[in-house]
Amino acid sequence: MKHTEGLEWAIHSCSLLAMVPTDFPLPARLLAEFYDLPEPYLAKQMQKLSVAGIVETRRGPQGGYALARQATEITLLQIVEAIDGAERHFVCTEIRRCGPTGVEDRFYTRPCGIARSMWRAEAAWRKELAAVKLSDIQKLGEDETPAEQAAKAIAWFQGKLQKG
Amino acid sequence: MKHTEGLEWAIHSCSLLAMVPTDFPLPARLLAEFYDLPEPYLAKQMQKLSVAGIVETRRGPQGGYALARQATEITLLQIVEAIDGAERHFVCTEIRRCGPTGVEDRFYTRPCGIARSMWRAEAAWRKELAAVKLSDIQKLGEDETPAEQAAKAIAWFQGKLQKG
DNA sequence: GGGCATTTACTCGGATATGATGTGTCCGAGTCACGGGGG
DNA sequence: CCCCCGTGACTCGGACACATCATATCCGAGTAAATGCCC
Repeated sequence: MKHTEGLEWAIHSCSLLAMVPTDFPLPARLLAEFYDLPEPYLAKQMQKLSVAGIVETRRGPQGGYALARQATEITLLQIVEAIDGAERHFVCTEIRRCGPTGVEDRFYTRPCGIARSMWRAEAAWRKELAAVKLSDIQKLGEDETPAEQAAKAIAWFQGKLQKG
Repeated sequence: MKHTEGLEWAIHSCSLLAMVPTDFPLPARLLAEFYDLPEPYLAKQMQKLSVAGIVETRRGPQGGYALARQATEITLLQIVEAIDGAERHFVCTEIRRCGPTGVEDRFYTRPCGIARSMWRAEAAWRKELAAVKLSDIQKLGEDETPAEQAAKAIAWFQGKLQKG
């Protein structure tokens, strides 16, 4: 029970994409270099975000990734589910039906109480994540780091793109 | 991001242990046979519960596992953390400090906003699980299955133990 | 000089190895119950 | 007949293979820009 490490990278990358204009795509190569991450694996995470419709891709020179919609329209839950999957964490294999006390399937109309309890907790978790928008993440980031950091980051990307 | 399968077995086993008197230990062999599960692996889960202090063990003939305290004093969260671990699901490696915009460590006094958001969701999840007691699970189980099921299960265990 | 076809370089996307963790299994340590012998 | 000791069977506990998934990587498909050529 642990989130994949790529999830952290994906969220940070989305936060970076939210800083730059939508028509200013960032290639995976630069994102990886910015955070000092293995580039091909980060690209795989971005690919998942692309499949989920969170980011748009643009191929060829001056291409890269850009947010598919405004940062206010992207929730943390959407990013997490894009990377780690949207299926339930707790799977109920209905083992209560096995064993000497199991009865016919038609008697089990509702999921078992254990699964319901686990799923209720998951619902609370999802609700919290769905309440956080990417724009909120960005605002938190601005509060905790010097203000000129964002401008410095954008300048770094622009310099890298023009030089190449 | 998925719970281990052994978690389901552990919760169901605890629910079974809550049905029988505390001085009526159930061996892992019978628990596995009851649910038709691989016995050694279920034993590993029970071992984790034992380390966590949720169940007591009794060796030798007529031995087995029994709840270490009343079902009203055991929460679902305790069981889940005993099996899947109590550490946080989302780990923050502080990649914000890397890259060209990173500054000295002393400027980062608080965890980054991404980690805080993820952890807040986890806290909501834990809160829900902590609110569910093993006795609640048991009551849910009684509501959804015929009343005589519990008695049948206990009779099955008693028969198995006397026969052996 | 302007427009167009070609080339080129750069990007993403899926197929492919490797390592860690969950899954499944086995054998030894410990303990209680039973049975036999002695008092 | 009762008590004690030795034996045995049954239990848990930790050490040991295997499978699956996350991690890390590579090469081909696609595209926009730049270039050179023709008009």
